[in-house]
Amino acid sequence: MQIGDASRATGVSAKMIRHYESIGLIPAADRRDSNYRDYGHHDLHRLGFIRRARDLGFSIEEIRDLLRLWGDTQRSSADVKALTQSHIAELDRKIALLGEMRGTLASLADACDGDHRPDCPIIENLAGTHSRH
Amino acid sequence: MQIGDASRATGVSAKMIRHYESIGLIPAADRRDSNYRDYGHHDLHRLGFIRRARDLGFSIEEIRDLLRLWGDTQRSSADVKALTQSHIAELDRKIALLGEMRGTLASLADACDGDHRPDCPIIENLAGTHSRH
DNA sequence: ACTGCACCTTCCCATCATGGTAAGGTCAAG
DNA sequence: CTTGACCTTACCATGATGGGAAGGTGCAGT
Repeated sequence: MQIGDASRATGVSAKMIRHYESIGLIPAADRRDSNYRDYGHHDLHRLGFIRRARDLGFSIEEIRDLLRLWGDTQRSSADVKALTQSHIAELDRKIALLGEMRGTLASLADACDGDHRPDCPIIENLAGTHSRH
Repeated sequence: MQIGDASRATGVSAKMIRHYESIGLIPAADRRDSNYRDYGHHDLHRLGFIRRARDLGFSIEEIRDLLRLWGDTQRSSADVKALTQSHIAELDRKIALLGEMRGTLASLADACDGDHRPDCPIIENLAGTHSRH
């Protein structure tokens, strides 16, 4: 199975598959006589794991840890859970930050008439010239 | 006023001030005989505007538009409001995406015992080996 | 056999916003 | 007249991804 097929089968672009190999996230693929990379089920399974982890927002380095835990039959589920919870906390921080921005913008937009006149609390806020009323 | 002072006064790093100049977000600063950049209050005002816009999550290109609108006395508040609302919508998309990840991870983490045993629904989900039950 | 096309290879560059570092110039205070 | 804090430019790095060039491979149709 060549790289394009592996890409279609897993939803990971060929570009990224080569990249993951180059950073050691997946082992160097077998090569055919043509020098084309050759993939089997085991590789697809690993790539699928990576894609699902990416979809859940894990970083490459977190995925490196998850892959290590996946392959470690001795590991406790507590290890996986801890990594996951730290990632959840990271998502919560990002969500809170974006939510704060969103709230500020929404109230500014709400106070803005949005008509043909130039007066605009949004611009005034950014300019730092708004009164604190 | 040299760049370090402008940086401390506005909360924009000297590095970024030079960068903003290089991409044309702010005009090329005046230079002293020493070739040091020299800033006045007009510059500080503009940098403050940029920093506040960045804090609200606007991209550099959005800020470029906002600055143009700021300087345009003819513009209607509707133009500013439209740009802001499109940014709010972008934030909403990001928040929704992160929230979805968060939800999935939370339910997986919830189903994971987190004890010394290796069985772990989180890893099983990533591996694609979990039953759909 | 030849042609065309779809695929593969490596290598370099771009994104976005930001920071680091190196090598060197400027300036004020001690 | 040195020391230290500041400035200058130039280059490289991040994280995850895509784009493109230049060239090799493989298969199907004529």
